[in-house]
Amino acid sequence: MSQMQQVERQLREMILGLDIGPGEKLTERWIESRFGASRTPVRAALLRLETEGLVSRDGRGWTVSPINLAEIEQIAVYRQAVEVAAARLTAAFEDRSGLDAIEAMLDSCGTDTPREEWHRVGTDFHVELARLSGNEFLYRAVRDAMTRLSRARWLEISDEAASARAWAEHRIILNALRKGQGDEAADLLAKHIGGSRDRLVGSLQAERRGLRARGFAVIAA
Amino acid sequence: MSQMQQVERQLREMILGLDIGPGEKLTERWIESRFGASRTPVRAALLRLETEGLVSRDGRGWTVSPINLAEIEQIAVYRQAVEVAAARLTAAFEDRSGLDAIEAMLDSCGTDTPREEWHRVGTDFHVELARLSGNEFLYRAVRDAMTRLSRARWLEISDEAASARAWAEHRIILNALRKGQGDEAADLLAKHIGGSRDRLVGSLQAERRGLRARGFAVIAA
DNA sequence: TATCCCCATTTGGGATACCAAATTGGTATC
DNA sequence: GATACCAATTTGGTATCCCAAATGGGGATA
Repeated sequence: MSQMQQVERQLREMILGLDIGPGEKLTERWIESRFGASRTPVRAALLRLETEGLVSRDGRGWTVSPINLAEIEQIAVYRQAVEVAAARLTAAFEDRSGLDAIEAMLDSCGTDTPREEWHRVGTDFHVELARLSGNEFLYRAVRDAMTRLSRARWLEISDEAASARAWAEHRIILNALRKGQGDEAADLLAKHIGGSRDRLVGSLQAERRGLRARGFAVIAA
Repeated sequence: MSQMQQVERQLREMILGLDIGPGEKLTERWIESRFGASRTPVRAALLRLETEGLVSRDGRGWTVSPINLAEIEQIAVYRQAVEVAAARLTAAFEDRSGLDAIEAMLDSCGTDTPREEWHRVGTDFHVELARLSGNEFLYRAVRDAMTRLSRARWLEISDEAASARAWAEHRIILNALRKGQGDEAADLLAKHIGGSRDRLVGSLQAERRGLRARGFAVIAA
């Protein structure tokens, strides 16, 4: 694997894992020394991460993208459009056996599953559902949207009851898709995404002071 | 403006203007000498054009992305999802005066307007409509989709009657939006996009031999 | 003490040098 | 004439160097 891809992957992991806080300044030279690569692959990695929305230009320099509540709300609307479209496509297929793998993914999460795994599966549920549609653009749209939401979701205050309800919704959506009930699944999915957005934005607004104290830039909606 | 941006813009124009044919190989050194820049800005430009889907990696090298009929069909589905969502948002606004600028754009095209201008306005109608939604993600999705379709639309055999009908549809969609009839506009827009896709794919399939003879790579659906 | 100014340092943008891998073109062989 | 093989060239990947602009810190001044 080329160094550019290594730098890109490691830097993405550091950003998504909040090892580098939202809003922090980045210098090409720091990344260079941190990962032992020269500036050429570093710059390539930054350019690609910029298109993912994980880093942004700050005048002449680079910044880890702040968490932006207005952006989170816009992403929810975007997700409703693309995820619902993907679900309708999937529901209309004759062979919907691909849903089994997604159900199995949900099954793999138990009470002793680490939080990191729940986070991953909670993301992959939506991404894999979009992939099932067979439409590369809808799939990429959902994958990119979930990537952008990743850090915010990581910071969300866990509410056992709400999480359990959201998890149950995943099952219900899958069941509707299984039966080919596109309209029903679309409606459930849109509501599910809306609820997810409300909890996320609400949680971040409540934590905002604490997050800023930790050095995390959070832009109000 | 930085050289990287200049190279990116000029190269994009050459690709979109079919000065470099779909499927053609690109070498960093050729671009370097062609635009009088060094490899650093050239590589940056290629990385960004790759995320736009205009150039692709071909093993170790670079290729101007071929025209892909399957991709065009997938983009149409994607567009239906995001453009319809954007239109619904716009229709629900109290102040829909932004539609006037789009109507004016349509008005600016007359019988003596050059084809290039028709092409641009035909694209901007959809892009600006999405921008009116106020949702940055829907807007970018439509803009990127239209960029990817640009070359194919340029190669479409012009059918006066069909074009006139499509143009009339633009007006009808605007009128529905003006009246705040979201459902009506959504339905019209989805059909409009579908029709556009059918004419486009049909035209390219019919021309496929000729295009290949011109050195344009066209991948069948 | 607050403010302005100047210079040393740092930074990203660009140019160039070097390398390993891949491509290419020709040639010898069958 | 087809094919296998080898050397020369080309190519993308990387490292490094230079530069102008930006940054920032310290001292002079009011």
